[in-house]
Amino acid sequence: MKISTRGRYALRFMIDLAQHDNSEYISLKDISERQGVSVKYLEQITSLLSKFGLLQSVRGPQGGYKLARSPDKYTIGEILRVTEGNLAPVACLENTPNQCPRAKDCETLAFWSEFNNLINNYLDSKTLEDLVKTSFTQQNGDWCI
Amino acid sequence: MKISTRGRYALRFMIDLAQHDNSEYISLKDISERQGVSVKYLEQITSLLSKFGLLQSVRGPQGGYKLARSPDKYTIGEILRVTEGNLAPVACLENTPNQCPRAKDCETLAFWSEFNNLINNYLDSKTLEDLVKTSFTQQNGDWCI
DNA sequence: TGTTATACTAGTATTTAAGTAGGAATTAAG
DNA sequence: CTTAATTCCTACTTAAATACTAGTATAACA
Repeated sequence: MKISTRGRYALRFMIDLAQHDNSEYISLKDISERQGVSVKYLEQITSLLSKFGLLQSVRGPQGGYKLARSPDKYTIGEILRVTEGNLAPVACLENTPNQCPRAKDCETLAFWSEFNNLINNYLDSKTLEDLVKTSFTQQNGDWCI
Repeated sequence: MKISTRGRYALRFMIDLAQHDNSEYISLKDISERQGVSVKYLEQITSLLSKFGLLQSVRGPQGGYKLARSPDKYTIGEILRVTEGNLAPVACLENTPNQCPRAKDCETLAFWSEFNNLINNYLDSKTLEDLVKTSFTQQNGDWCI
């Protein structure tokens, strides 16, 4: 019941991009240094994020990544689903209609289903912008009201 | 981000015990047959549940397991925590105060913490009795109102 | 004392997580 | 046009966790 490093690093990567957005592309090298995650591992993560249209990229010198939309247009659920896969807490809820032969009489299905909704609704209610704002408030805590 | 078979089987085991409670001890053999899980694997799960005081057991003929309390006195969170370990979605929230060197400036910590609360509050708001009732309603759906 | 059950310890096969590594393709700058 | 910087793509590796199975010890009852 843990979010893996892929999902956590992806979130931090997206936040980093949002925070350093100045209309130029940002290289993995820069983000790798700031976040303490190897370029090679970040490559795998950005490859997923790019494939699903969450990032824009350019190769070569001065190349790198930038967000494909404004931060308020990404939900955290969307980012995590790309990197973590389906966020259902039990596999049988990943496909609808439910494929499990026990589904009809399963005493736990309704419970897991409600839990699944809770998780996904929460993660889709938060946007990337929410996290970027949080971090600003934290870092300047003694200056902000 | 998945609950493992240990946690899921533990829940089904506890529900089974609650449903077949007639003041006698119920053997793993019976539950194994009903739930389609091997006796040997159930042993591992019940060993955890016993160790943490969630079950009463007796060895020998007519031995087996029974619930240590009434179903409304178990939260689902409690049962899952025994079998799954800490239910925090990220490891850094397992210890308080937070041990992570990045914690002070972590942009995602507040978000994960809120998510952690959501998950644990939900799982602790549901009791074993809730699931037993659900299943009764389902199985007798055309009889119950 | 034999049978039925849990209790305990170990082992194993498979999958997943968390990366590393190497090179190909692309692009900008000199 | 060459070089360097960068992403893109595929494969490999290591460690840990998952999902079990197996064997033996211990307890209780008849």
